[in-house]
Amino acid sequence: MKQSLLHKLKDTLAGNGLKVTHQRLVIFETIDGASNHPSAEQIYDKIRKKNPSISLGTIYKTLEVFVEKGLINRVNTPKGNMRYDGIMENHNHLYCLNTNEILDFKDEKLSEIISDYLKSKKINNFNIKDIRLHITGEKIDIDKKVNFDNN
Amino acid sequence: MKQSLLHKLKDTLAGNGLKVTHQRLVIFETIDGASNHPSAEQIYDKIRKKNPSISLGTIYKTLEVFVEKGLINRVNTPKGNMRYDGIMENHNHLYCLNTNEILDFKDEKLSEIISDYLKSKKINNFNIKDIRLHITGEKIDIDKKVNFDNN
DNA sequence: CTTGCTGCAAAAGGTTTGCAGCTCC
DNA sequence: GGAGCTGCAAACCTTTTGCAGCAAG
Repeated sequence: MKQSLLHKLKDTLAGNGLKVTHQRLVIFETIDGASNHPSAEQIYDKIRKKNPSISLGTIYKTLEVFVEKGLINRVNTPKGNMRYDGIMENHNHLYCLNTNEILDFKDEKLSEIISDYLKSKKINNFNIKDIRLHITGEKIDIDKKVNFDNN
Repeated sequence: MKQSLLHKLKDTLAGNGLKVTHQRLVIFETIDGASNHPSAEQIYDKIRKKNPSISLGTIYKTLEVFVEKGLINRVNTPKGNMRYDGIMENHNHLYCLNTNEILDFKDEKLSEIISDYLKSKKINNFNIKDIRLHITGEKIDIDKKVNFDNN
């Protein structure tokens, strides 16, 4: 984990009267080091290997705190469960219906086009907090051609 | 319910070797007549008033069939639960974080801008099935000024 | 009549909650 | 030392599943 991020985490916690615990450090590290937008359970499984006594409840509570304080993002999926994303820069996601992977789709220009368009439209009676493009489909793996049951 | 929609429902069911049951008619009618993107539970509650013996399991199974056959859309929400939408034309949603309402945001031009942009970008290794803009925020009610606990 | 559907009830995920004991500051 | 956090287990909520009896074609 980059030193600057560690500082941000500690500062944010301290600034909110929250304690810097081992569990919080490890959970943050795990999300930051993951490129796969892990679920709470996946974070739990990964951490448990080195830290067998951590509990799933703590993972959930900690994720809640991190989301609330703007340290990570919660991502909802077509399957209905939640995933977590350490990248805070504005970006969108590709949802693979076959593998359940969430792939990052960073495109500042597109984000800008959409937000400019919405601004120009001046949606009445609605205070926009977040704009997110959900692109669902299927990842095409060039190397291995995979066959699925429902084809 | 419009006659054409009723026909579409019956034809789709019959065409797939599925039976046209009272429950299916009522569930379809309920979604079609709803402007609020109901959850399974909400559909259940509404139908139960006139149809006390219907079961929630049937609602879920029926919704699954309808979604599979392209008669309705399933919509996932920031809260994680699923909602159902009878409008099949391409459109986007505004998610109100205060009231949990889902408001329709129909804007063909925007949908076109986004899909054209993505086409021009030619995303490799991903076969796009659906593009959906999720706009989250807060509905502003002009008439009544509401105070929330967390202000 | 036969296949598929319904209602019921149980089970399965995923997430939240309550609380006693422990940790950080 | 005291507020806040953790681990545990139970509870919760939404959705799925299995099955015996029932209804549609």
